[in-house]
Amino acid sequence: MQKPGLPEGTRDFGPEQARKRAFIFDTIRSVFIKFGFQPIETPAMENLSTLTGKYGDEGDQLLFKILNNGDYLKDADPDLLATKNSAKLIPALAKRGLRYDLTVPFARFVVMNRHNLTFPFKRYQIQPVWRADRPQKGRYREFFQCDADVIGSDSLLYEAELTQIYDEAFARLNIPVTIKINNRKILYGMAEAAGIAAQFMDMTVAIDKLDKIGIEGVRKELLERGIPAEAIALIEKTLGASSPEALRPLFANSETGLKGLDEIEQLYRYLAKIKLQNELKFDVTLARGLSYYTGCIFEVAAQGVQMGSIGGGGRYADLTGVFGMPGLSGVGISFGADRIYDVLDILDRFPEALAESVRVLFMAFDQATHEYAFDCVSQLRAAGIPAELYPEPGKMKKQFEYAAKRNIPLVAIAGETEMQQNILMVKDQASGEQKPLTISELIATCQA
RNA sequence: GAGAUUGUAGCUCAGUUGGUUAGAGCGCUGGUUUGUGGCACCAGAGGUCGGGGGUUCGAGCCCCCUCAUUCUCCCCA
Repeated sequence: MQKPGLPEGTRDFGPEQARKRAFIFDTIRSVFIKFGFQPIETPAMENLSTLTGKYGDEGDQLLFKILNNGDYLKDADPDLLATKNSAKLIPALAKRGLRYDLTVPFARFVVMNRHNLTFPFKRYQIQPVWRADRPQKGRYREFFQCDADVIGSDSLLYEAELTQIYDEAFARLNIPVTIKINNRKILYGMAEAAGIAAQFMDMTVAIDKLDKIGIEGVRKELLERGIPAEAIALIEKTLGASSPEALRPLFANSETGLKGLDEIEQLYRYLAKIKLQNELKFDVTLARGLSYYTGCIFEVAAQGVQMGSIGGGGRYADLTGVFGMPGLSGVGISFGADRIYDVLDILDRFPEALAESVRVLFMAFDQATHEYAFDCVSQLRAAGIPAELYPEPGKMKKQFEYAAKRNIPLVAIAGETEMQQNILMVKDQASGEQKPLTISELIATCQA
C-alpha cells in the first residue's frame, strides 16, 4: 500500500471550498460578460517554444516542462548528456510545457484564429496556470487566473472599462481594494529625463520596490545597478510626484513621458464620468515585471490584508508580433482567484448563502415507506427543489444526524401513517417545530 | 536557486536530562432511546511517532540522509 499525497504546491478542494471558489469565478465571470467579453479556453499544455522567452530568464526557469513520451533520450545530444547540461538538453527532452499564464496562450490563439475573429476581440478566460515556484503564503504551483483582454484596438476606452471591471468585481466580492495605475511610458520618461534611457529596466526594477525597501533602499539598489548619482536625484524628484500633472514639467525633454501622461489623463477623464466604489491611485512606482507591457499598467491590492497583489494587467503594444502578427495592440487584466480566496477567508467576507443547497432530507422506516418517500423526493426535484432521500430506512437517529451534519434545514418523515394519508411529517431542524404537510404544501414552503 | 521552520490518532496538539504497554481534547463507532438530531452520561475503535540509516543495553526524544509542510529572500496572481 502506498501513502497518498499531492505534488508540492497543489491542493484538493472539498465541497465547502469548491462552493466558495465557484462563487469567486461566477462573480468575476458575470462582470466580464456584462462588459461584452466572450469566453475561450486553451489547452493546459502548449508547445514549449510558445512559452519560452516570453517571461524572461527567471520565467523560463519557472515553466513546468513535460517530458516527451517514448524513448525520450534517443535524440539527445550525447555530449550534452555526458556533461549533464540540463539547460541545453531541455529542447530535446521536452517539447511541451504547462502554461504559465493566460496572456501568451491568448496571443497564440489570436494569431492562429485571426481570420475567424472580429476585432477588437474581447475575450475572458478562467483556467488554471502552473509555475514551478517555491510555494509560500499566497503562492501556489497550480492556481487559477481570470483574465479579460481586448486585442485589436489602442483605444484608452478599454483601459477605462477594465478599471471599471476591477472596481465592480471587487465590490461584488466584498473586498475593499486599491487599484494602482501607472504607465510604462511615464517610467520610460523618468529614465529619459534622468538621462539613463538605456538602463530603463534596471530603474523600474529598483523603484518597484519603494514601498517595500523605502527610499534609502531604492537609492542603494539604483547605485548598485550602476546608475549615476545625478540621475538618482532626478528620479527621486519624480517619485515624489503624486499626480500626473506634477510630472509634466519634469518631462519637458521626454516625448514618450508626455505621451504617457496624456494617456493617464485621458483614462482619468473617462473614469470621471462614473462612480467607482474602490480607491483609484496613480502610483509612479508601479512597474510590473512582465516585460511586454508598453502602456498603462494596473495592479490591485486588498486593503487591510498582508497579501501580494490579487490582480494585475496592462497594455501591450505588440504581443502577437513574436507569433508573426505585428502591430496588434492589446490590453488586459487578471484576477488571482486563489489569493482572492485567501483574502476573503482572512477577512471572513464569504457570503453566508454559500451553504449546502439541499433543502429537504426525506427519511423512511421500511422498504414500503422508502418507496413512498422516493416518489415524494422525486416530486420535489421536479419542482426544482434540491432534495435527498436517506439511503437506508430505519434508524431515525442516524438519519437526523445526517441532516444536521449536512446542514439540511427540513426533514420530511415518511412513516406508515403518513403514507396512508399521503402526507409527510415535516420538521424544521432549526426551530424543532414539526407539522404534517402534503407534498404540494411542502413544495410551496420551500419555494416561499 | 538560497535560508529558516514544523512533521506524534481523522483534526488540533501534549509527551520531563533518552527508560516499562505513547496521552489529551475534539471527531468517529456503538449504547442509554426499534418515530426524532444538537445536550448529557457510558463503552469502544483508531498510532509503521513522515521515511531510511546510525549511536545506545534501550530512541517519539540524540546524529546523518531523505521526503513533505509552513514561512522569508528573489519573483509574481
